Amino acid sequence: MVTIGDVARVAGVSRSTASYALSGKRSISAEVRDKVEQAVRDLGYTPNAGAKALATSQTQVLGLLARFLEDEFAPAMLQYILGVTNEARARGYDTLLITDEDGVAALRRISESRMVDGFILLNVAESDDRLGFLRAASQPGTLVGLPGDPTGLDVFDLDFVAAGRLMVETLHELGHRSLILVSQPEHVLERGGAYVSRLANAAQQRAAELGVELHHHFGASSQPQIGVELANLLDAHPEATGLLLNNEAAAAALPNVLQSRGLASPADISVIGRYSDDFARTFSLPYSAIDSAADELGRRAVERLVSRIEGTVDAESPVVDLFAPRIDDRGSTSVPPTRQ
Amino acid sequence: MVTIGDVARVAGVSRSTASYALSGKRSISAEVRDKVEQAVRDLGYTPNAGAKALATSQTQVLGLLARFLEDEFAPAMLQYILGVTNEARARGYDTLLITDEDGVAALRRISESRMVDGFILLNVAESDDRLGFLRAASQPGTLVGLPGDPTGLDVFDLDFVAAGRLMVETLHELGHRSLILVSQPEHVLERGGAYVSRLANAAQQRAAELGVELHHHFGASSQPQIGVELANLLDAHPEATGLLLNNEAAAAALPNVLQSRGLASPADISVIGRYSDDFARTFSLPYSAIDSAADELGRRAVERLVSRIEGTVDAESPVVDLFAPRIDDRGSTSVPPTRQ
DNA sequence: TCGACTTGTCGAACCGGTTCGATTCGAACC
DNA sequence: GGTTCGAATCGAACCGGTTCGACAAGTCGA
Repeated sequence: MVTIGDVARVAGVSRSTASYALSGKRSISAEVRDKVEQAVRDLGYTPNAGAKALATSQTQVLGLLARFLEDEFAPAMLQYILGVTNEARARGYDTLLITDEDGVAALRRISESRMVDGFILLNVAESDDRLGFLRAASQPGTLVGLPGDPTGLDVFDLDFVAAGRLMVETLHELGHRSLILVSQPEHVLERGGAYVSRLANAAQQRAAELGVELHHHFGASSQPQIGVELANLLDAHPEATGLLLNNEAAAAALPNVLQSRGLASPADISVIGRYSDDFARTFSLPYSAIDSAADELGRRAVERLVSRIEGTVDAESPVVDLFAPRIDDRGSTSVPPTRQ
Repeated sequence: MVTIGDVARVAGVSRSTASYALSGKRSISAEVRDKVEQAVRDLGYTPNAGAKALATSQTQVLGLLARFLEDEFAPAMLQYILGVTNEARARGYDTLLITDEDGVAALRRISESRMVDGFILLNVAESDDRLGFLRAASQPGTLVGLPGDPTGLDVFDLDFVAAGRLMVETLHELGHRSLILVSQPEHVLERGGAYVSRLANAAQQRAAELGVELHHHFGASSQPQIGVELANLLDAHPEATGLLLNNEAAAAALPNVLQSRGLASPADISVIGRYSDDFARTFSLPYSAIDSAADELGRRAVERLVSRIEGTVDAESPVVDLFAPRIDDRGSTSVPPTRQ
């Protein structure tokens, strides 16, 4: 291992001088700086991360806590993870990926051993047991996903209330008066996935305001059940001309369901989904949808966290940043068909 | 921060005694050990990771290098990542997730700063520029994905040669004599994804041995192109009774292609895919397939890496472990239809 | 009863960085 | 010409662990 002592010796200066020459925290003559830098290059010196962490109490590592829940669409998680790691690197941080079953224990372990400078929590639930510890931790933390009580924490999430309203308004403007909304399974909600009901409630309220009929259904999250449920829903509500999908599995199943019933979108039925752009591309889903913006949320969360770590942000101003939904138009909406 | 000095003071012993009491590396009286352990509990002591790393030259962290390539099916990567992180935790290691564009630079940075005890490389290419550095690095490394020259490295991968043979043999035994094989796009191969050609070559060779006709095609990796290509292939080879898919996008597109042509599987055509179990479940793909066994490969890679780190494995015995393929039967194969 | 071992503990050094205070030197100021 | 100041550098201490060598006390056999 080449240490800063080696660099100092080769450059003919003391260790402290070498350190200052590299950090620039005290003025150093140009001559000495050059010699030190040359020595660094000649020896191939890289500072030892552990020693640096010990001396500075900074690790340049972020902890990324990912919760993987059963019945949740896992691939979407990858987008968040990539958004976080890429942005972290761009800002000079590496990412420790933590997937422990017991999130609180993991948080405690990582936090108290001072392995990271801050935390990003993914998949935050309505009532998340990790938040209590996080508020008291000595490192700052940022959430992706809005909990019931975000007090004192920075939060980034899609604005699901606005999303619910936007879906309904969009179809209402086109003239639709009867819609079906398919949500994630109810147990996702029970587990704390409040975004499901935030979207559904907002949609229902907006529908009521606009005089639109809205049939809400908690769909299964797996095939082939969800396909059957979709078919049943279409049977039960033949007057519905619009379908809103806050359920990835439903979106994936819909093409076959429509085809087997001889229905086309948007000619017979307008469809708006809520899933990631990436998901849509992978499965060529032809439905207009509100993008989950996973990578953008991860990006913003890191940006904010790093600001906190580096003290460039007022410590007493936690922020709840709800990303405004936008519909990626893939042509699956139109005026409702005229019926007899 | 509570340090081992605090523990020692509360327990009324020296720092070294406290350290030995906790590590057990020297004999310590039961009385003292109890006092130290009590102090640890009372104070809530957790060792500082940076200090420990500095003192022991061990970080208890593994570096996971993931390469994300364009046109590759990204969600599959998540399975590998989870396999690695979970197994790592089970063995007392955390995981640093590295997604840098420039893998070699990242490897150098992480390795030389001594942030990790070892590396897992995902998505290893036929000729992978990271391997040269890895062989010379001071930490051991393990590959998931077989490169052209695995000399000196531990490698874990699905046995794609056996997979190609197995696909052909399975349909041959059922009586099929004309097959179509759809691979990943050719540029995946050019980029170093040799597994594509390993499977294709093995399949072609085995087909020749068995007197089976095999039409090989490099398919697109995205919708809707791949759907069109599949339709064209079926047109071009009406005598083919079996379809082998080493291409996730093709598998995802096939149900619609078959349906729109009025074909059913396995009645009209037998299908065998090669994709992860998870992928199949998410999209309810009804085709028998060879599982990529991503989590199992990740698990084995970590197991091996940890053995190397902890010196429980002979340093001079790198191993190439090719996972034997197995077909998950979903009922999409049968005897070929009898034709006029 | 003495020497040899064993057991349990302590102090000091070390890992590789950063940072504080002190020192030297030359320039600027009055 | 003495004082003051800033620039440049060094040595020492520190971060929080681990580990080596020394040593005191107790055990055992001869």
